[in-house]
Order: sequence, then C-alpha cells, then structure tokens
Amino acid sequence: MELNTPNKNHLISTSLSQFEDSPVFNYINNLSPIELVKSVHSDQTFNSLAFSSPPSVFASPKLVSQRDTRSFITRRQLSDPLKPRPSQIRDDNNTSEGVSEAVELSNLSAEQLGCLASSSSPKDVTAEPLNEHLELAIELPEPLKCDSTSPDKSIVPLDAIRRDTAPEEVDKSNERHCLYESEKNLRKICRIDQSEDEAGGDWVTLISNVADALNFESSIIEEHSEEHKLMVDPGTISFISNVLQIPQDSTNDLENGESIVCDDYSEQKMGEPGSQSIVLGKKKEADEIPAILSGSLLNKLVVNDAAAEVDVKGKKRESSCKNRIRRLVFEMAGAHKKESVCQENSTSPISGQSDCEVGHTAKYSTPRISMLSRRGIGLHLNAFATTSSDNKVVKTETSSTKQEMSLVPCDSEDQVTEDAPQILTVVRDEVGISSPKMKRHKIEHAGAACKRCNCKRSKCLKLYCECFAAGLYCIEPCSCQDCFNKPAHEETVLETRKQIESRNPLAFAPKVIRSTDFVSEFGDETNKTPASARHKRGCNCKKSSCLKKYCECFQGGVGCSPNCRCEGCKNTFGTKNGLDENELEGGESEVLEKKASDVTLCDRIESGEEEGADLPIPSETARSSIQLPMTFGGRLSRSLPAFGASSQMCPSQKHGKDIFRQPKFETHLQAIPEEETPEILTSSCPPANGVKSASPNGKRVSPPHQGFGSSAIWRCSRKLILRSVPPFPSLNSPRQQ
DNA sequence: GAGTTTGAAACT
DNA sequence: CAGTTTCAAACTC
Repeated sequence: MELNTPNKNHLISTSLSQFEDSPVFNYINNLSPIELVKSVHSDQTFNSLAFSSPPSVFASPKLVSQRDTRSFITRRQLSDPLKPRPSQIRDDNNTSEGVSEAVELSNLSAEQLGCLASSSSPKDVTAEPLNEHLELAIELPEPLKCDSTSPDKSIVPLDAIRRDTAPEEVDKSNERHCLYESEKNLRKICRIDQSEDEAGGDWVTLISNVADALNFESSIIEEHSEEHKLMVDPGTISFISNVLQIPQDSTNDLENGESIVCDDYSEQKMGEPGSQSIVLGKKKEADEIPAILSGSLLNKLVVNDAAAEVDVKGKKRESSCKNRIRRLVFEMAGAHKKESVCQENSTSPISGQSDCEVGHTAKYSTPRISMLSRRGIGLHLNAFATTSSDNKVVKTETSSTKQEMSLVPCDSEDQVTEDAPQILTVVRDEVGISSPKMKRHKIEHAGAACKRCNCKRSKCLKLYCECFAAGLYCIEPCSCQDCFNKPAHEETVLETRKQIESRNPLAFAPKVIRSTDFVSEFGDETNKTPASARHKRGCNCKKSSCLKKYCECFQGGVGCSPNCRCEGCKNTFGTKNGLDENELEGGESEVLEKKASDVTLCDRIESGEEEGADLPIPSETARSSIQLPMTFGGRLSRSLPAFGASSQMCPSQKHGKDIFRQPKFETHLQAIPEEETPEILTSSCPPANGVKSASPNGKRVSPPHQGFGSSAIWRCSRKLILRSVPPFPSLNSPRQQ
C-alpha cells in the first residue's frame, strides 16, 4: 500500500546487484545453467512489462502495488517457459499472441494452476502451460530419480505427454507434472537450506535484500484473482508460505523461496508478455529484478539439489528423501488413497518407496503442499493450493480429489506454518547439513516450526500427538513411543484419522484462521485489524490468562475471540473482549517481550530486513511470529503495517467482538466455525462466489456467520482475499471423481 | 532432566 | 451437553 513502486524497484535493484555480487549468487550461477535462461526470460518479460500499464480501472494505490507484485509473478511466468526450453511448445506459444493469449491464460487458470482436467480440446494456450511444466520436469529429472527407483517413468511420461498432448495424456502429464512440481518444491526447500549453509551470512544478506521484493507476493494473489491466474500464484504462495514458516534461520531462505516460487509460477502462468502488460502495472521493473534473482537462485538451488540427490542416490539419501516425502504425504495420503490421483505411478503408498518414491511423494506431497498453502495463506490459498511449480498439478489433484481436499481444512496457516517448518527440518536433515553442529543449530531454529512429538501413550494416533494432528508422520526427531504414526502403519493411521474426522470433520483443520491479510490488503485503511486471525474454536483457558502457550490462541499468535471461553483473558494478541494489550494491566513482561519480539520480526520483515532467525523469539512464539509474517508477510507486510508497527498482532481484537460480527473480512476468521465441513469449503470455495463475490475493490462484505455457515463466510473471506481466485472446482469438477 | 501445570482431547 | 479422565505440551525448578 504505502510502498511505492519506485522504492521497491530501487530496493530490488539494489538487492539484485548485491545478489549478483554475493558469493552465493556466484555459486548458484555456477551450479545451474538454467539461470541464464531465466534471466533471459526475465528480460523478455521485462520488455513485455515495459509496455504494459495497469488499467486505470484498477487504479487504487493498493491495487497498483499488488498488481505490481503480480506483475512480478507474471513476469516470471513468462520467462519460465523460455528458460527451460524455448523449444517446440514454447515457440508456438511464445510468439506473441500477446493480450489475447493473456486473456486466454487467465481463463485457463485451471490448467495453469493445477493439473488441468483434461480438456477435450486443449488449446494451444492450454497446452503451453502444461508443456512448460513438462519441460521443467524434463529438465530436472534428477531430483525425481533421487527419490524414485524408477525415475524414468515419471520423466518419460512427461515427454510423451508433451509430444502427444493428447487430452487424455494431458491429465497424466499433469499428474506427473504435479508430482514433479511437488518434488521440485521440496527440492527447492532443500536447496535453499543447503545454499544457506554454504553461503552462510551471504545468503542471508541476499535474502534480506530481496525481502522487499517478496513482500509483493501478498498483492500478487489478489491481483491474480481478477484473472484466474491467481491460481498459480496462490500455489506459489502456499508453497512459499510453507517455506517461510520455517524457523528463523530459514526465514531468509523462505523469503527467497517465496520470491522464487512466485517467479516460477508467474512465468508459467503468464506465458505471454501481452498478458503481463495488461496485468502488470508500474512495478514491472522492480518485480522483474527480484524475479530474476529469485528465479536464478531457485533454479540453481534446484539444480544443486538435484545433483546432490542424484549423486547421493545412495540408499541413505534415498531413505532420507523418503522420510521427508512421507512427512509431507501423510496428510493427503488418506485422500489419495481414497482416490489415487496418480494411480499410474503409485504403487502402494507404503511400498511405493522403492518404486516411485518420487511419484508417491509427489502425489502426496503435492496435495499436502497444496493444502498447506491453502491453509497457510489461509484463505488466500485455499482455492489454489499449489506449490510453486505445482500450480497446475495441485489444481488437478485438488479437483480430482475433491473429497480429499474437502477433508482438509483450507483455512489456517497453522498447518502451513507448522508443516512447512517440518518439511524444512526434514529436508535439512537429509539435505545434508554436514556438520552436526549446524544441523543442531538449524533444527533448533526450526524447532518451533517443526513438529516433534513426545507421545508415550497415544501411539501418536490421537490428536494429542502434534504430528498426527498436523497430518504428518512422525519422524526421527520425534521421541514418541510405540508410534504408529508412520508410513508402515499407514492403514492404521488412515483409519484412525477417519474415525477422528467422523467425530469432528475439522479435527485436522487448522486451528487458527488468519484473515488479516485480506483486510489490510483490501485496503481498508480504515480497517486496522491487522491480525484478524482467530482460533476457530477459541480457547478455554482458566489459569493461564491466555498469556502462555497453553492457550491455543496465544500459541497461534492470535487474539482471543468471542468464541473463547477463557477466564481472565489477557491475551496480548487481543482479548476476547476486545481489550487492547495496552489496556491490559501490566505485568506480563514476559508476554510483552514475546510480543515485542514478534513485532520486531514483523517490522523487520516489512522493512525487508527479515532475519527472524536472529530474533530471540521463543520457539513457539517465533513460529507464530514467523508465520504471521509469512502469512501476512509477503502479502500483508505492506498492507499491514499495523501488525508490526502497532506491536499488536491483532488489532482487530481491539475492536472486540463487534469486529467479528461485522461483515468485514476479519469477521470471517472468527465466524468460521470449526465445524465447517471441509467438503463444503472445498466445493463452495471455489467457484462461483469466490471471485465474483469479491467486490471490485476486493473488499467483501460477508454476513456474520456462525457454524458452518461460516463456510460460506469462509469462502467469502477467501474470495475476498483472492479476489479473482479462479474457480477451481469448475475446472476440476469435470474430471474429478 | 525431572516434576508440575495446563488445557485440549477423549471418554463417560 | 456437561463432567471427568487422559494426555502431552508447556512450563518451572
């Protein structure tokens, strides 16, 4: 909002230059050839952007910034196709169909985002995105190899698909692509970690520099909403969010990841300059730079990773990879099982390790990621759920596995946050933090984010188990006993999960819903409820005054809401009565400190400093803070200065209950009842209301809801946030199930 | 690291 | 739905 494009550009340019200079950058360059291509793309994109100017219609300052962000993404998208291979498909499409294409692309959101349901007659445009993805997959087959014993499979099919582009095959290709994407994302994460280790401070610096660029992300989503293109971005975002949620150390990495992801998506999506021109506004340049950087970095990182994996093919690595994957998978596993999206590839999930580890992983992981993304970014992502590169894939799966998706709550970031960190942690372990020391250090930082349980009697099959509750398999770091929450007991896990879900459909849904982003984003300056996030169910604290982690609201970094039955609520993020922290009686130095740390983090993030890792934030607190930034982070940061600045996570709380009842975005959060049926969410979210409902301004008024009605609300919120979130359902619906 | 506190989850 | 028990995280020492 406040950020000016010029500034951004300046920052970006600066960061860029720094990037290039940095050792890390050099290293990355050396690693991957891809980068060059990307840069080229970016250049192209840049050009395309140059002529495009945002329509006056969208003129609100906020929108502009957002658009700019989006432009960033868009740019990337365009470039992507070129990078990997300007080859055949590319040639066809790339040529300049310009605006018309862009328009089509927007319509094609489904394709772009996820795995397009196979359309009877894929247009050239449609084919392009897929092809592009395929190309990517082809280019980086190694990663897949690493995990899967039979990497060829995945790869080959893609090629075939590409060539043939038969509608039927397209689906498969999409699936594969999805898998690839998911894996790619994972790898990215890994690489980020590695690079971080290698680069050390340099990397961090780079990241910090790029932080600003990342901030644009938030805006991206909204913008995209207008054009269905959002889907990709959301995915990216979701992915990013996951990454971002990583512990302090990785905060930087995360950010990079975000930017990177966005870039990828953008490239994929936007395929055409023309489209960009339309969408993008002023910031083209600024966006572009970051995009390039991120893109290049990412690519390189990916390459490295891939190489590493390939090299390591050794069992050890493989196993580690598997574990990592599994973790990701678990959440979706159930759903997948129900409906195997990628049946071809999958052998039994469990057995799959050997066979198509990658495939499995990808399958599950992808869905999981998508889910996460949804949750995480919350509302934003819900509809999209894609990984950076998985946009398409995710989509496809989503659509195909509606039920599954439905099961998963789309709301909160909790999961995202939590999950992402986990993933990261796992990845780190596997990626190879060489020195135990480093490893330990990393883990510690990530610790908060990572889920590790210590269950002794629940066998990790109850919600008591954090891992299980998060839809994750327990892994090494866990100290659980008699753990059944492992791939080996998948059946049991799924069954148990089913039971729990039958009892409470939202049992595995994120507990905290964050809507702040939207509000701020939508730009109501008047509306200053930065942290509109709320705990779905509310807490029931009696002795902790909601000032300790015992309180789920506090733990989630959100204020208490009217839904809370807490006594003596002093939640620093906001009391259920809407009292401001300032109003709170002093005394909670501890809390205040924590809060302060959060604020600091937020501020930093906003300012682009972001070094969450360095911040002395309690693990959990850190997580929250990080999450928030992430959630809001890219997106909100700017729009939500209040968050950090105010030092109040949830200004909304100040408003008190009224806020919730108000038909504003914030309201959604609270309104969303736990009970929302996931299915409803899934189905409802998507289409119709979603984008449409959103007002041009992006502001949406949602009637006060309670209970599932909230689902509707939820949608509203999402829609509002996403603005133009493409109706996934419609796209997917045909095929799926 | 052991013990206590706390509140969610599970059970009745 | 309310009350109780179980559980594991959070916290304290």
